Amino acid sequence: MAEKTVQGAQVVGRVAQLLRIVGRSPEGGVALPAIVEASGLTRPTVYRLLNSLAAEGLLDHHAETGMWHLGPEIYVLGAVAANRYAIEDLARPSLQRLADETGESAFLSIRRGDETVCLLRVEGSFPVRSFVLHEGVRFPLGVASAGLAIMAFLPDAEVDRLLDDGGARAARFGPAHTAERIRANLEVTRRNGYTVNPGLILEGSWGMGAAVFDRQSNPAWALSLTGIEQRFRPERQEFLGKLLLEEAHKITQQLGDQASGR
Amino acid sequence: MAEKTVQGAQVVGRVAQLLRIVGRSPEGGVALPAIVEASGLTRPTVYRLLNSLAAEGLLDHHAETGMWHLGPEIYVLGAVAANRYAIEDLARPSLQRLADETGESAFLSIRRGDETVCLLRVEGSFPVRSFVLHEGVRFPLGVASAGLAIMAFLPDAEVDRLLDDGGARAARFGPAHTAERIRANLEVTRRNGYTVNPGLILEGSWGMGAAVFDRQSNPAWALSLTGIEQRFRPERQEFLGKLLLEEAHKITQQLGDQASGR
DNA sequence: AACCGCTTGTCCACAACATGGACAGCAAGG
DNA sequence: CCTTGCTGTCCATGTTGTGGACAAGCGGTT
Repeated sequence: MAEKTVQGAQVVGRVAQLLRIVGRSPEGGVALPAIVEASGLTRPTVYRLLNSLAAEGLLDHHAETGMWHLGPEIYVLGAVAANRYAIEDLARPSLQRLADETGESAFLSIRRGDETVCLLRVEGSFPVRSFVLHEGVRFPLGVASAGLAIMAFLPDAEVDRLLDDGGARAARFGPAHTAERIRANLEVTRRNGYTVNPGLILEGSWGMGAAVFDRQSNPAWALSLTGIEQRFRPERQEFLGKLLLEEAHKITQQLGDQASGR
Repeated sequence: MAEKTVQGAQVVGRVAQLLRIVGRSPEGGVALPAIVEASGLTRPTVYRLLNSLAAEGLLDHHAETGMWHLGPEIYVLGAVAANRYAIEDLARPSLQRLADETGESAFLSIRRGDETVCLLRVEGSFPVRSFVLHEGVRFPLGVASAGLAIMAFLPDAEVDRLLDDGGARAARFGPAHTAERIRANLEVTRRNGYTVNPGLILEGSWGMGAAVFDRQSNPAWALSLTGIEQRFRPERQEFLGKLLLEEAHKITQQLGDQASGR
């Protein structure tokens, strides 16, 4: 989080931070005070920056509700950038199949630095759903099934670096997120190929995930399923894990097949 | 271009400008000097800002070539924003049909302030192609068939405002872009429904376009076709125009059908 | 080799610019 | 009526961004 920003560019860091905060907010948008709180900046500063960003079209300010959203310019730039980073088209059919066959909600997350960001969601048919995860939500690697699935296939040195945060992660996401318990989970994940999150973030809200690998065989994305504990009993985990791995492999393969140009 | 930036936010404007410049560059990326030139800022400033943006993941700097690209963070944010602005999924099939049936290249552009931005491109089968237009390219409204098609269905006051510089903004893209000639084109466009750009930007490079309307009946997007003059003879224009209008109507309709929530 | 033109990367004195404390105005709730 | 929490704005302050200037690298031309 505390990047050593390039010298002479404080604002750029702040702007990026604000964009991320607004981006990870749920569909209804975020209000100013929440952004102030999340950013740790003073209110006038946030106010001014948000308005400038809105003037550039990077953010949108709903006049009635006062809520802030990502703006059209971000959408436009992102659409252009997507030509270089396209994976969603490949992943969406997999998510649909996962949701259809399991009844749970299925997600695609992408690794972004030391975090995962949820990109796509397909709701399952099962009537009880968790709303911990949705498009734009970020978790540090090691938290939530997507981040665990990815982390399990990172080099040891990387894992060590990520876990060595002096307990900040555990403090934010619950006492279950100690370095030791995460390591144990990664161990099991490496053996099975898929990971299980037994309600670590929110009690009763379970998840499973499997990593998708880029052309250099780095775990860059993850598929995951979420639902309530009762739907993730041990006897069903094997079935769900197999499905996740199948779909993850499919995507990994398709990514490899693509001509490496563009 | 010269927006009255919100007070106390010079950098935000600069940052947004840099993102746009990098975003509209072709696939190979842009080099620093070109960005300096395009932005009108001094080199150290651009250098510093670009590096900060890259540190935040908003830009990407290819180490070998030195080229700048839109970064993963933009992609991620854009993917999240796309939930609010989705049109590409609706438009892609139309573009495909247009390209298949005509052999020309088909494009989707979106209105963004006083410009259009090209979002999607589907190459046609015809072996001679123009590369004036590609994803990320921006033209002022009134230039290129997409911008003309959109402008033709804007309120008169809006049109006046856009042209009250005598077409100076448009004239950057060729001497044919005077206010009078643009008005004449808009006139014809309103009658036909579709617009024809008879090589105004680049001699011999023709285009045709039709507007797509949002739920408030504003022309917010445009479909367009481009190709060489010989493929846009009067007798073929009617055929191409009819196809464009059909597909544009299809998309407009689908947009209207969508539940207005999310 | 010496020179040129063009590039990237870095420094630092200067002052322009972003900053944030403070205040006004408004709406909702007790 | 007072309190709480919000949005929007001002402006003195000094932190922060700025850009002129210089160093160094690279490839081509004479």
